[in-house]
Amino acid sequence: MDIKTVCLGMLTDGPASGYDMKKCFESSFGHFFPAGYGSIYPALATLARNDLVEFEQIHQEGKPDRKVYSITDKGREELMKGLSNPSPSHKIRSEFLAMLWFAHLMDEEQIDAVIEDRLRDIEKFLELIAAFPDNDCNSAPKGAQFVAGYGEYMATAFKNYIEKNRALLVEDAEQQQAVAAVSR
Amino acid sequence: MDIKTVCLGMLTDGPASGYDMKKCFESSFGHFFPAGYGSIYPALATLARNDLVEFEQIHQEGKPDRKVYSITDKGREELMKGLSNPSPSHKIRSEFLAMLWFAHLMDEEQIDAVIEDRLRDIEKFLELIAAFPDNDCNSAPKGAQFVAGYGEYMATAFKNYIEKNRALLVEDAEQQQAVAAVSR
DNA sequence: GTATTTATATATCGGATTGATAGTATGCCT
DNA sequence: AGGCATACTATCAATCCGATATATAAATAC
Repeated sequence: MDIKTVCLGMLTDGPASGYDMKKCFESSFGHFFPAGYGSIYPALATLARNDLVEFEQIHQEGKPDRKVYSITDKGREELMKGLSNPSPSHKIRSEFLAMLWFAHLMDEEQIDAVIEDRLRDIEKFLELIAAFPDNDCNSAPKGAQFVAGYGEYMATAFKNYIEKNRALLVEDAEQQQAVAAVSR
Repeated sequence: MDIKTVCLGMLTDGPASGYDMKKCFESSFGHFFPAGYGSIYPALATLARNDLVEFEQIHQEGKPDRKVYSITDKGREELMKGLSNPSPSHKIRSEFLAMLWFAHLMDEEQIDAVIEDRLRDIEKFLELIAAFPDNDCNSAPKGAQFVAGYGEYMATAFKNYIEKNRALLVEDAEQQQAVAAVSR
């Protein structure tokens, strides 16, 4: 289940260019499986080299050529192989949490700024999810609904956790400042 | 807030070897910021080259030498720079969710296997968190408690979401099979 | 009593991923 | 006229990841 497999999966929904796929990653996919041009274009090139996708080069006046990719039968087989892995990974890489692990080394304003920034991000994400499935990326089969539901549910939980527990961090900073003031 | 910064942060808790740090990543850190030897050793080498850490080589009978790293004053400065970024990232990369996005292409057993596997993983994680802060990695300042609390809260939420909504995916598979049976 | 696994400790390598950037053309705003 | 957004392609350096190599002792299994 690497980017190549995800690209194959996207193409089961119909032909698309690398640019289209990037937009799809941005609008929905990317929040749980990010990918930029630097991943997508090489992935498509490799897939094409192995006959898992084929493409049609469409000339456009004034704009660069579009390469519209579609999945082949061989590609469908490969996709099924990819979907048969019974323990797909689920990884978080959070500078946010890593940073707050060291909250005792930060001052109150820094902590506050970091937390407000995250809350804004979550809010933005919730708005995006609310617009789903109007996003052009995909109509919504059940799997996509399950995943979008996951996004909403977990983002809301995240927000709740932060709001309930942020005091823990800031009080600590206040205590430390109090201690520092006393020891002066 | 890359791995180098996290390593510096860890060393504020006292000197440690690369091996020690790997264990720390495994026991607690790694669940929201993973790192293996292939990241840690090069990071420590770079930090040493830039005088942000220094190390003492300790000879041991029968075992390879231990290199025990400690943070320098210059390293502390660099750490503070790292902690001053007001919008640290928070990324998920989930083959699990990517796969289930395509649940309509999978059969019921596959979906079930994938979900059971994830639930087992979550359960294992909750046990690990329950043992915190007995883990040898770190005593627990408020920041670490906040992060551990996040882990427990979110893992529980994840479990709840899956248990409440998995039917959505499997019913779908059953419906599709019914449709397939009719169209035969 | 030998075989395998686990623990301690180092380190590197190929491949994958990221984020930034480049190139090229149209159109829209001020 | 200059700058920015949109539409397309594509690549590159830096970093990161997973697997693997090397070496020895102790514990556990068969």
